Amino acid sequence: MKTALDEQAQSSLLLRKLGRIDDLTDDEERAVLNLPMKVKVFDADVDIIRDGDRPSDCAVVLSGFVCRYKILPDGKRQILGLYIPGDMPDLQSFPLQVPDHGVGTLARSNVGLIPHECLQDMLRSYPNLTKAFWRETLIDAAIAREWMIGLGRRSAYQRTAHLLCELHLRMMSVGLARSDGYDLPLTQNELADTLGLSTVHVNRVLQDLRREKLITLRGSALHIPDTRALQAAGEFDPAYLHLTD
Amino acid sequence: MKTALDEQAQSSLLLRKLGRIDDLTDDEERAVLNLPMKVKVFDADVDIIRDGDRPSDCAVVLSGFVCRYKILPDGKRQILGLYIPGDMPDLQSFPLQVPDHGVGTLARSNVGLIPHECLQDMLRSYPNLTKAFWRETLIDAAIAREWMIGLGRRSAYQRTAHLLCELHLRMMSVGLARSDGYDLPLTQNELADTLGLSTVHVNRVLQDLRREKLITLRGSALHIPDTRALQAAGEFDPAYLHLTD
DNA sequence: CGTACGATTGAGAGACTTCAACAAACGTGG
DNA sequence: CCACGTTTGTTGAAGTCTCTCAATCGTACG
Repeated sequence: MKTALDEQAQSSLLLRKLGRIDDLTDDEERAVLNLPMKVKVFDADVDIIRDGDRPSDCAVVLSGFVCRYKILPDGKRQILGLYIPGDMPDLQSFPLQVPDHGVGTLARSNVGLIPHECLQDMLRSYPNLTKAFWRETLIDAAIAREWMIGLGRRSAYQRTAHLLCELHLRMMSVGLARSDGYDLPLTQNELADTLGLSTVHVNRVLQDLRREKLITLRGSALHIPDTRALQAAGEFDPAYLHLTD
Repeated sequence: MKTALDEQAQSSLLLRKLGRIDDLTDDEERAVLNLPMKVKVFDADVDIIRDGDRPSDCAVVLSGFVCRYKILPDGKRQILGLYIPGDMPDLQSFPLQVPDHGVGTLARSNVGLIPHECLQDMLRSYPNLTKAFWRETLIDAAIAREWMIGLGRRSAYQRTAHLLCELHLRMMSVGLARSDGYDLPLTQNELADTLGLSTVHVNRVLQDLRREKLITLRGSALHIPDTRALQAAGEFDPAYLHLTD
C-alpha cells in the first residue's frame, strides 16, 4: 500500500507531463493533484482493460511498462503503444467510452486508477484542463503515426533502432534512463509484436545492432554507447515526441 | 466562389460529425455554424500544410480527397491518413501548434480554412465543444491504430480489402457512397503509399480482388458487389470508426 | 496525333517468415 | 542449494511474400 505522500509524488508525475507545453494555473494544478487515485499493482502480462469492456476508471502508469494491443482472429498480436510511468494508456478511449482494443502490462506495474466521473467533474470545473489532456492524446497519436511510418516504410533494422531511440528519450524525460542506456523489460517476442516482426527476426536484428556496436543488451539492460549513431541508424528525429515545445 | 448559403451547408457537414456522439446545445451549434470559414480550391497533389510550417488556419475538407503524409529521407512516402468531406485533417496539430508531417490533396478539393484564433475563441466561449473536437481527433487516431494493425500484421490482400471497406463506410456516412460502391480517386501509387506496399504489388492485389469477384474497379469507379464478402476478406470490423455510438 | 501518366506484366532478388531444434536463463519447490 | 520445468533467446534451413527493375500497354488530353 502506498502512503498519501507517495501518491502525491506520483500525481506530480502526471502534472509534469500535462504542464509540459502550456502552463497550468495554481488552481488547475491543485485540481490535478487532488484527483482521487487508487493505486493498484498488476503483475506482468495482465490485462488492465479488456477489449470491449466499458471501463469505469482511467489509468495512469506509475511504475512498470504497459501496452495497448490488439489480437487478430488468427492469434497474431500487434502492440499499438507502449506506456511508461507518467503515461495514460487509455486516455484515448476516455472520451469515446468504448475502447476498441485491450490494455495490459508487460512488466509488473503500479497503476493509478482515476474514476471517470472524477475526471469528468474536474474537466467541467476547469475546462482549460481539457486541452492539456487533449494534447496528451495527440502526442500519443503522433507516436502512433511515427510507428506507422516505420511499419509501412522502414526496414526491420531501422524500425528497431528507431524504437530503442524513442524509448530512450521517453524514459529520459521521466528520469528513468541514463544518457547511455536504460532498462528495457520487453521480451523479444513482445518487441516483435510491437515492431510487426517475427520473434526470430527481432533476434537477428538485435544481433545486427550488436555487431554494429550500436547497442549491448544483456537481459533487460540496454546500453547505448553512441546515441547519435543509433539515432542515425534508425533515422530518428525526436520532433514528433513534442518533448520540448 | 461559394455563396453564404453554400458555406452554411458545408459547415453543417462539420456539425453533423461533431454532434454525432453527444448532443450539442443550440448555442454551441450556432457557434460552430458561425465560424468564419474561407473556402479555397486546391488542385490535386498540392500541399495544404507543409511539414514544419506553423499554420494559421485549420482545414475542413468540403469536397475531394486529402491526406496526411510523411516523406522519408530516401524519398519513400507513407500516407498517414485519408480525409474525406467533413474531416479535419490537421486537427491533430491544432493544439500542438507544430505539425510533424505534411497535409496535401490527392484529388481536386474544396477546403474550408478556419483561423486558429477563431477556433480558440470559440472553444474558450464554449468549453464543452472542446470535447467534441477532442473526440474527432480520437476517432482519427483510432483509424490510425487500425492501419497500424494492418501494416504490422495483415497481408497486403487483407490490408487492401480492409481499406476499401473503411472508405466505403466513411463515404457512406457523409452520403458520398452508394451501398454497392463509391468513387475512389486514388492512383495505385497513392494506394501503395497508404498501404505500405509497392505500386506493382498493389496492382496485383487489386487483380486478385477482382479475380475473387470482390470488387470491380474501372478508373476511379469502385463497385463492391458483396459488402459482406469484402469485409470478410479484410477482416473488417467497423467498431473502430465509432460511427454509431 | 503525340505525349504523359497510370496500369499492367514478367523475371529475378531480397527481406522476412515459418518450422523445428537446441541452449541459456530463470524461478520454484523439494 | 540443487534439480527441474518453463520461459526466453539463438541457430539453421527452407519457403513465401513483397520488392525492384524494366518494359509494355492503355488511355486521356492538349
